[in-house]
Amino acid sequence: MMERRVTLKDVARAAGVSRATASLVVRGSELVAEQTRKKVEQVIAELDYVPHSGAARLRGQKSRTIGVIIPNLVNTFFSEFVEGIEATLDTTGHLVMLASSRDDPERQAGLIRRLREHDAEGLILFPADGTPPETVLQLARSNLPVVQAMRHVGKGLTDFAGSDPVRAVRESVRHLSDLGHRRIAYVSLAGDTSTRTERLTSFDHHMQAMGLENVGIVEVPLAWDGSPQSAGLLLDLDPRPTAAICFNDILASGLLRGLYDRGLTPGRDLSVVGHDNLSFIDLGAPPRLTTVQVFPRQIGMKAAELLIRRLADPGAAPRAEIVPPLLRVRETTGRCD
Amino acid sequence: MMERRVTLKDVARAAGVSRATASLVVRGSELVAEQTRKKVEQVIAELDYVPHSGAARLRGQKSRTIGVIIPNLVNTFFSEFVEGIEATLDTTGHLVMLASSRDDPERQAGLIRRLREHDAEGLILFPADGTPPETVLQLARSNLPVVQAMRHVGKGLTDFAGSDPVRAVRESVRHLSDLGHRRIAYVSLAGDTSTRTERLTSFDHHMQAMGLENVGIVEVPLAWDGSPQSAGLLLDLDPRPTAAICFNDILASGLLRGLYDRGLTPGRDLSVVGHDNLSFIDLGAPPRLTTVQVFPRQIGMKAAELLIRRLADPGAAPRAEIVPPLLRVRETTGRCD
DNA sequence: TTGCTTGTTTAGATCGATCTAAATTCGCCT
DNA sequence: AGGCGAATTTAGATCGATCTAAACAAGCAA
Repeated sequence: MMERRVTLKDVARAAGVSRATASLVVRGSELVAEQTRKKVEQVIAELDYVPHSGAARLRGQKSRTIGVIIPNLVNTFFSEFVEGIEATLDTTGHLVMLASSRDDPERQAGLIRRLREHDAEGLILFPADGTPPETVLQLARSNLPVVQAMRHVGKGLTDFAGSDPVRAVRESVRHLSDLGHRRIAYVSLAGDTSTRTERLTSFDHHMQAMGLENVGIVEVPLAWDGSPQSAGLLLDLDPRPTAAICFNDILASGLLRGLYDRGLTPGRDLSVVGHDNLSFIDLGAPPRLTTVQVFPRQIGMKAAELLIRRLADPGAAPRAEIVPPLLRVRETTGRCD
Repeated sequence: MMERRVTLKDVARAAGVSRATASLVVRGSELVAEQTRKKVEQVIAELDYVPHSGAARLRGQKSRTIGVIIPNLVNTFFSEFVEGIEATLDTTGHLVMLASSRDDPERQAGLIRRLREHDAEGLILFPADGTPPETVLQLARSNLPVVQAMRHVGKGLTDFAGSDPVRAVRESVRHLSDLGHRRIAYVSLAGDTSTRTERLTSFDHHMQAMGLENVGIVEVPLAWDGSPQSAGLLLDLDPRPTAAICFNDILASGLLRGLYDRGLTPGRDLSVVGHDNLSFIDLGAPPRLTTVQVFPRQIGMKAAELLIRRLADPGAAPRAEIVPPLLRVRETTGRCD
């Protein structure tokens, strides 16, 4: 029934050489004679031999595998990030083990454990909402090379690749200020992440610095269909904002939808700024969303590069790579009179 | 420098028991006395012992790992699909190794090999554009449980989970026909996939069956920014179509954009039907896209279920699970007079 | 006491590939 | 022929966890 796995011994026997020689051929060593190599390679193909990586690892071989943990995959922001990682790690022959923490720190801890069991050489961690510092501390102690991305816990403990939330918010606020807006609200996700904290703090800070009025934070759940409700919440604020900055493009698009449902026009009745510059906002019906581009793919690549660097030099001091965000002014923001 | 890995032997020594007993504790066996278990578990926590899955696999243990290969991650269609897989496999404690073939069959072959080395218990394959039948034949021979999803190569050779392209096209055509459209074009992606072939064949078939005029196939590359050009191509067709069915929502949204850029209105000047029902089309400015919902998440779950079933019963006859697509009539299709 | 459960623990072999150190073959020179 | 170095090949130990079969301990009945 369940036929036995083809092992190196089988290959060796069939090719009339020793296991050691067969092993050398598999690993492409120079030491073996051309003729022998040919013979062995032929047998490998015939028997459909597949090396047992577990056995190899037992002798100290690398697993050529990197763990990647992300909170979820709901929008292309995450998938572009993962794509960037995958593309870069591919150049060094690493395979990605992708797992989703669903923004649950406990689940995340379990995933980390399993990735370690599978001998992942390193980990790229997009920390779950509410990740406790201990998780990162323990990782730092465990000798497993770790790069945090996008969000961070325990700043400076590990390498980090991300965007610049302060700058993103500053540019958004300044843009609205330049257009004459004075009362601005922020539409955020609920949760406890460094990104959220930094952006809200930064929002408040820049609003004050520019002498504008922060008329409130509106919170909505991260779900494609829940975001239009933000329109109602914003319009109920007192004083009523003339512009809103959104945590991401999904929330912003939802807000646009909510405005249209109420017969209002974005950019005229309420200016809207998004965040992320997801690909889809360039398509469909106008108006195009004014938003902050954050280059998740590049950040993924940076994260992978940091990890590769760290694998080569585990002792190096933690480094942070920031990909500066870029405001893309389009059609959902307009003058306020 | 590079301190040695903590092994079961270390745990055993520190806890004053044998390796065998320690192993039993790790695996949660009933055989060990409460007191001993406590002691060992404590030591495990203290030493931060992480089992070496490679060594375990050597003794015939399962890897609790499933390989998933997809063509890319460009849109949420793929990520929702992966999410469905991940959520279902999570219930059986399986970890996903995700790799992107980038629609390159050779790269895909390499990925399959690597997943086999890592002892993946099974594979969910969303075959790359142009995957040769040999790839699937070899997989079928190799004893590795495989489920193909969305697209398929070598029909009936493996389990399959997907949508129903014929039905999707039929409903789209019928809907347009009901609205009085007679000249319809199809906007497709270039490439060589079962999905594409089935949809184009089906389009032609149903157009004839309903006595309508297939005015042509327009092809565009799969890229977020390339799709608006389809508008120009469609308007140049002779005779000029009054409606277009698109391969997916990205192409459809691009087409909408192209129409607006030319001052035309979807649903009036040209009716547009999409495919996939990506989440974002419910957001942003109206009109909402009329499209065919295909439930990638459910398909992912079905695929994972098929795989789980096959792991339990490797000898079972290949099965196909079809999640019926659903036409969502919204605002980009209108009467034709 | 001895014998027999039942419950708990363990020594030792084993999985498949790799590595070291040593053996073997080959070509070529004296 | 014999000897030498280079090129190839190989026997055997080894990695860490698991499994088998057997040992051991404690409790109880006869």
